[in-house]
Amino acid sequence: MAKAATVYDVAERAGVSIATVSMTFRRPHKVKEETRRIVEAAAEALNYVPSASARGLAHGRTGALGLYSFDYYLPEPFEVPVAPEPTSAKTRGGDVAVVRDDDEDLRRFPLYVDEVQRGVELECWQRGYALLINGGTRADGPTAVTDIVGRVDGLAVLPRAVPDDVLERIAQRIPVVALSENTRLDGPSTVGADNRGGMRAVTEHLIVGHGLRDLQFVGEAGWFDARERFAGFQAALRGAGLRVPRKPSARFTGHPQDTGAAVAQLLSPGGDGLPEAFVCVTDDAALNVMAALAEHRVRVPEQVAVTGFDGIVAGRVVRPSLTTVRQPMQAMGRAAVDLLVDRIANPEGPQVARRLPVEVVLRESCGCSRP
Amino acid sequence: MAKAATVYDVAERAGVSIATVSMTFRRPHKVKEETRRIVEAAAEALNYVPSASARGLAHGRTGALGLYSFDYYLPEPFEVPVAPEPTSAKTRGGDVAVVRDDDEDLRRFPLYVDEVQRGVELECWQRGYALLINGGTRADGPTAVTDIVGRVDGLAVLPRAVPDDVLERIAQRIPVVALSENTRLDGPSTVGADNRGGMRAVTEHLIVGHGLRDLQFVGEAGWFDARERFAGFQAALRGAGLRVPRKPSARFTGHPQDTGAAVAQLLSPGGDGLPEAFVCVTDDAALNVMAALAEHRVRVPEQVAVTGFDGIVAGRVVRPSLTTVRQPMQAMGRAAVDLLVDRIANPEGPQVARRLPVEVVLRESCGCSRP
DNA sequence: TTGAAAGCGCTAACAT
DNA sequence: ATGTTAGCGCTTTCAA
Repeated sequence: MAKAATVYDVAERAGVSIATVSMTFRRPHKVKEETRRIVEAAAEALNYVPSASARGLAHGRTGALGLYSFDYYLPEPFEVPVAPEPTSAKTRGGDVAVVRDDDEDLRRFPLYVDEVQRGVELECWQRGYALLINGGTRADGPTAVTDIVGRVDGLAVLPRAVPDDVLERIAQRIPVVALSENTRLDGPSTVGADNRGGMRAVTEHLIVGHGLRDLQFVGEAGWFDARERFAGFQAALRGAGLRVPRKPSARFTGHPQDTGAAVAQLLSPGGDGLPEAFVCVTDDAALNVMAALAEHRVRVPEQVAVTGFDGIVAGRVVRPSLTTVRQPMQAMGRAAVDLLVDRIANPEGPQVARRLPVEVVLRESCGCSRP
Repeated sequence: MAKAATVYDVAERAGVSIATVSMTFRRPHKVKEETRRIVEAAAEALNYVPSASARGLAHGRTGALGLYSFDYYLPEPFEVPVAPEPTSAKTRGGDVAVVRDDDEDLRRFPLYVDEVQRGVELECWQRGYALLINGGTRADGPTAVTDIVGRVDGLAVLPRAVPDDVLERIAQRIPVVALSENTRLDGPSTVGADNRGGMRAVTEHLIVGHGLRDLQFVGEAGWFDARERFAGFQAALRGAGLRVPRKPSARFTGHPQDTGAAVAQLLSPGGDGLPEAFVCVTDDAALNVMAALAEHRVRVPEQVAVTGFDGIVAGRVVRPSLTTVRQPMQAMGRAAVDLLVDRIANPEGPQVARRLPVEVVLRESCGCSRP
């Protein structure tokens, strides 16, 4: 790897000062045509690429935006499979394994994060920002997020990736957008969806559309948006004159670890029996519930209805397909970048809260037959 | 936005020199316990975050890796939908649109790029590198890629995103890994799959397993891996004593734009009629072919078989499900990072070519019934 | 239109 | 164990 050329090298070769080289790249039209060509030729010859570090330091901006999440996957220890032999033209087909379909699981579908990320990517590229993507394990603590903060001009943060107080601290330093409806945050702008209205609507669908009355909420209310969703659930029950729980049941978290046990308990001899519907805080939770039910041979929606929240692709593909509330995930990603860019241009601008509409998507799992 | 604190501010507040502050963060154990606490307290109080630009400039490394692709999506002009009204607890469900399922298309599934990207992300995080993701439109030319080169210590490049000569130039400056089997590149290391063997195996499956003899290759051979795949296709035909085309038909590119017309031509009164199988260079091309066939009411696999290459999720979900050759995409992403990190540690290291095995996945579209 | 020079915030010798 | 200091490569006044 040859030592990288710098402005000095280019300047020397072109017979100009470093200021002129810099000018040639930053404001080409402010440089005499001929000089420009000479400098460009020198740069080309030296394979010159400006250092973003130096640029960022001098200019006070990195030109990059960040997206922070945490990894939902527990990455297994990594091992690269290696082709047994170099394959030549003579290779018999037999060297290649042949399988009869495959066991990819639903985890490989784009999740909420992926779809938001797509929106962020597109908008960043369109606006000429580089995008830094970072995710920490929970175990990393705030260190991981600090690292990225030092690298970017603005940061979008996915829900539950960073504690609120840390988020507020960061917001004192650079523009931050939280992908959450949590307007109580002091500092970060927010891009959220209509959690409450959406959950209320889908719950009312179960009550009014399917005549169900015994509904079990699934999910913890440990984060703002989840609380809003639970509030929407409550509102629907209240509106229908049904008994309203004060908080989510501790037993039904929607986590893969304990959903199986929770379902087993319901079905056990001394158990409470199935409710008429599981109203889940996320699609992910709903898929976990459906998996647990399937294990116990409980039929959805015949024996119990299930609904989710988010609108991830897996919910459309699973059988029965999942009735849910869809957030405009990609648009939310784009909106986040939008706010960030505005705020960077005007650092004293107001903290804004943008809320995008949701949509109830009726599929099979609530009892609506396949369209 | 308060002006960001620097080492100088922290040093002053802690009553130490800037070197000590730096040391405290870089090599904490080299600093006296007490001093460390004082410095950390000062940093905390000032909400100090080290500037990656300054650090990168001083240290000569950015601590970031890059992934370069181009956008396969043509991003429509962006418009953020806005919730009509702030939704309060009183909102009726009627404010939320209710739809009967939805028309998400296959684009929303993770494509080849997405799966590779996932691997790159996981590996970067695990190794403590920040990840810069950048994609240019074709129209951007080499500018977009130059920008990212100045920002990272190493760059992974997806197939077809950057012309070979540009790739080689970049490789003179920083470690580069091309996600391609193209070992002719001078400079970049490569992470590829067994394109030739895989395509030969799936083609042989059609010939031997299903007794087909009239096979039509779909796809352009404008990139290295595609040429390898075509060569595998040829090898299979040759091995079976069938007539071997010298190059891919110009008519069957697999692009959405002209696949419809190509199929229409075959079916037209004076047309050539259908082959027994379409052997496609990518899953994407195969999905386009299947869509075109469906439009003309041609049944797959009854009237014609179709196969793909890559193993994207959409191929598993589409009906009929797609027989294909699966590349270990996530592993390839991880391997790319692996090579990059090695090369950064040892810049004079050799250019390496890693090839991962592929797997033929039999599904419905070749005529194998559902397992 | 171009050049000289002063930083930007940090790291890493080297000195103490 | 800590402080002094010289850059790292670039941008940006300010002069010429």
